[in-house]
Amino acid sequence: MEIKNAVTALAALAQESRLDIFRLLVRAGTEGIAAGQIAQSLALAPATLSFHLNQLRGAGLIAMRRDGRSLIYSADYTAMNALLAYLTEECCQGAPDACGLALCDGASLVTPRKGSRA
Amino acid sequence: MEIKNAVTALAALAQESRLDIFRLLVRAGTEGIAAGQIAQSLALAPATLSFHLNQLRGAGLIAMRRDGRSLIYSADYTAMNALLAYLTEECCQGAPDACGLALCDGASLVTPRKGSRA
DNA sequence: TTGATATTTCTAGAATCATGGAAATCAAAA
DNA sequence: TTTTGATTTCCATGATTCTAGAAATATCAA
Repeated sequence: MEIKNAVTALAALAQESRLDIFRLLVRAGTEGIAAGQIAQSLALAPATLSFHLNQLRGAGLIAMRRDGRSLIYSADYTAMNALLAYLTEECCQGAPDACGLALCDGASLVTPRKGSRA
Repeated sequence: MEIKNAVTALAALAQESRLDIFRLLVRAGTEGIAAGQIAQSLALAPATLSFHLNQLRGAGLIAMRRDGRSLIYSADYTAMNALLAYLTEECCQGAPDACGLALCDGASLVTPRKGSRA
């Protein structure tokens, strides 16, 4: 991941409505949620929601698919993982106990996604 | 963690210079780095660096201590972990294979450790 | 077709943010 | 106590972002 992508992703998440939206989608899983339902869940004006969904999409954090009249949005877990990995890269070098992050013990934060896990 | 804290932290990281600074400190470990050295490493004007360090500090992502004439900055791993945990909370419910994140297997992203104030 | 529903694009003003020069502060050394 | 060094605060300017009304677009149902 390049820094510009990371900044774009972080900026996308650095807004209350968008963070709410993203976390809603993260919880929802790969099935996703229709825009209308998101708007209802979070009490957002349609235009406002659309703007925020676009930001998240532009940042590569969520995906969209159409289902009839509805547009279904879902979290992109691969992108999320890449972002987390970028943030924690080479963390607390020389003092693995310091950070308390699983990653720091030499384990991988992101398990290779071939259906297997470390 | 409350959403406002998360947004503040994400906003702090959503800027190229600040993300560079933070990752530098994450790599550096608990020992930290003096402001002057950061400025030199990243080729930032003193006033600009100071502004960004303040943002990161206000977001609770980094700590500061004085050593002689120098101010030493270091990453706050506890805060970082809290942010990561917030982002991945209850992720991909019902389809643990989908997200590829260690957390999703029921494991904890953050290993509890003594002295942790999260 | 026509009508209803779901969602997006366009737009513009208000609010927030980044940059860096100059001056100020704080700690150490002479 | 004067000077040097490290860093911060102040400030103005330019750039970016958020919000939501109104109009446009896309899909389905009758």
